[in-house]
Amino acid sequence: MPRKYWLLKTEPETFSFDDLLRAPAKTTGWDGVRNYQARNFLRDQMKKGDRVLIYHSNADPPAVVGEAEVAREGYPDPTQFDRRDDHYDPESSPDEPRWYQVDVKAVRKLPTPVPLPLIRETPALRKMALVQRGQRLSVQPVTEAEYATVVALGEAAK
DNA sequence: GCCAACGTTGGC
DNA sequence: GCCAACGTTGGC
Repeated sequence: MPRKYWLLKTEPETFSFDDLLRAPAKTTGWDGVRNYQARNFLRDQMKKGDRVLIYHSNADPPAVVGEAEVAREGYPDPTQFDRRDDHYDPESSPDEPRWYQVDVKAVRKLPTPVPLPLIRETPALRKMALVQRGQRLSVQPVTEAEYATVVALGEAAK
């Protein structure tokens, strides 16, 4: 199975790429995803070693800021069972968990962030899920070519 | 803060 | 099973 490529959204005020760099082993459980399509990607498709673009949403500007990799494949998101957690789901049970997460490990921060407007105006990225109208999925597949293009933009001098 | 787009819920 | 109402996402 060849390595696949993904984009994960996060709000930097909640959890930023710098937070990931500071985490133990630069790794965190990507919890809190509560969308079935995204859940299916996390549970079924994301494999150890897959590469991940980390995207800051609700930021100024919104931007891809770093690279990461899947460090552990899909397993039940523990926050769904925690009554005190914002992501608690009373209708899920450990026997039949509804929500899944992967572990994500930082690879590196990009030398320069790749802002959303630049992604929009780059012809090679026109088909990225991120720039499709109304796209809100927080876990998105990315092609190898798109991944390489975004990383190249992040390496270009300002 | 606004609001368009989308997903989910629940009445019927 | 339809669809209106509601809540959320996320750019601007």
